Amino acid sequence: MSHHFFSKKEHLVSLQDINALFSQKSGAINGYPVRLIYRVAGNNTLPALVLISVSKRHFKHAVDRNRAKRQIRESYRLNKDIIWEPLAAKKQQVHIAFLWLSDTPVASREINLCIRKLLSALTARI
RNA sequence: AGAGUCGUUUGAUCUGUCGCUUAUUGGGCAACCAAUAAGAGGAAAGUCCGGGCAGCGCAGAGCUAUUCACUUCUUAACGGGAAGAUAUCCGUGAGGGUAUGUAUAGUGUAGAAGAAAACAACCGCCCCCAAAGGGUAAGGGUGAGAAUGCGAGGUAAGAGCUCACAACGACAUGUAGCAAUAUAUGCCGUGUACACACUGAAUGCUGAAAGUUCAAGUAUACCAGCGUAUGAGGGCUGCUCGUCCGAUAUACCAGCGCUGGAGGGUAGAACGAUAGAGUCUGGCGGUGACGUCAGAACCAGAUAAAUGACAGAUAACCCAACAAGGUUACAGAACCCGGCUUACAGAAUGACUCUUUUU
RNA sequence: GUCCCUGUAGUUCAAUGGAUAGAACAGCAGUUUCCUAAACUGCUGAUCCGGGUUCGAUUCCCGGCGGGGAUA
Repeated sequence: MSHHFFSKKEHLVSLQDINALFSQKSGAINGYPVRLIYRVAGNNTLPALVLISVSKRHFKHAVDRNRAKRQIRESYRLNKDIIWEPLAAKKQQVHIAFLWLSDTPVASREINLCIRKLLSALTARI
């Protein structure tokens, strides 16, 4: 059975959780064009909650921001097995934020590589 | 054929793999799963106007303030739109831009220059023996603007002082037009700009983060007043009458109801929120904006925010041609409508204009 | 999303619709010094963009672009 879903339940929505994630205790892994911030949140059946952010500083137009968000979402969706299987084994939940860093549009292939690198680095740390 | 002007329409297509949101149906205690259907724009943008909708306020009348201002029409409404009027500027032209209420009244202001910016006299001219004083807007130079222009008469010199011909404006009458206005005649008048003034019309304030409901929560702490059916208070949006709603327990404890003051806590969910001044097709009326009648379909509804990602093929364009390669605009709903403004690769199409060539 | 404010030299600020847009610092040149600094003298340099009103616009009006703020 395929795990390549990314439904609304896996979105990080709660304001409290987001504030906690962006506090100083969270870990960060740098990459380009995307940066990853994570926090181990405790035991839960869902292995990960994800937030994607592309700020107005990098892209002025909403069209470009939407495209960047969609590219990140797709590559996470296709590569999330990297992180799900070890976490499901431990029964831990991780909160993740992807932050866009580039000022220019980037091809999906490069984003895919970057996300894969970030996720495997994250599994190594946990 | 080329170059343009004013409109109108459109805004690449197809296939595969993996997904997202909503609705319906089926299964499941539930989480969820499966199937089917639908899923960004002409500007969704800017937030510049106008409405719907919501809360609060509100008798009437008056005062003040703001906005608008040629005419007629259009509309739910508008500072928008349509068709016209006058003036002016740009363009060979088709056309395009801008302005416009009233008042010959009154008040105020107008740097520098200039004698003077409106109760005016510097030079000049004239009266005068001269001075003093007076008359004078023909001529000079300044300026955006200098007493409407020009000719004749007239005069000491001059002056609408008088007359003819013109320019502009107000009024009266006739004609055309719904009207702005045009035109003819008569009569009266004459510096420029802005502001105040006057007239007419419109306008309560705040915006969906409005507002309503529910859950959760140690606790609505504390203070004051009123009330518990002989009823505090509230609704029916001025008041009165009328009518409706309206409070637990009661031996004690305790979180009884309403009003005012003064605090505390939570950061959740649902409604609002998508059937509409709507869309499409056709007929009729109108120069047109638009109106009206008939028929058809239901056509995004998310919530840190879905409507996608990747691969391939086709089409159009660019590099003189083919191939390779590149490009395929502007741009992403957030309560909903009507406009305006701004951005926009290309394609189609209607009417018209100019230039050249041919017949 | 909604509602406000704002834009002047390289920088920080002035200027009631009126003559060549002013001041400080900065920059450049010169004087001074053996050289530098300081000081003195002179010069360069700007009204965000496009229209309109006006005789005349940094100022008033309209549209655009940019910057900042408030609101749970």
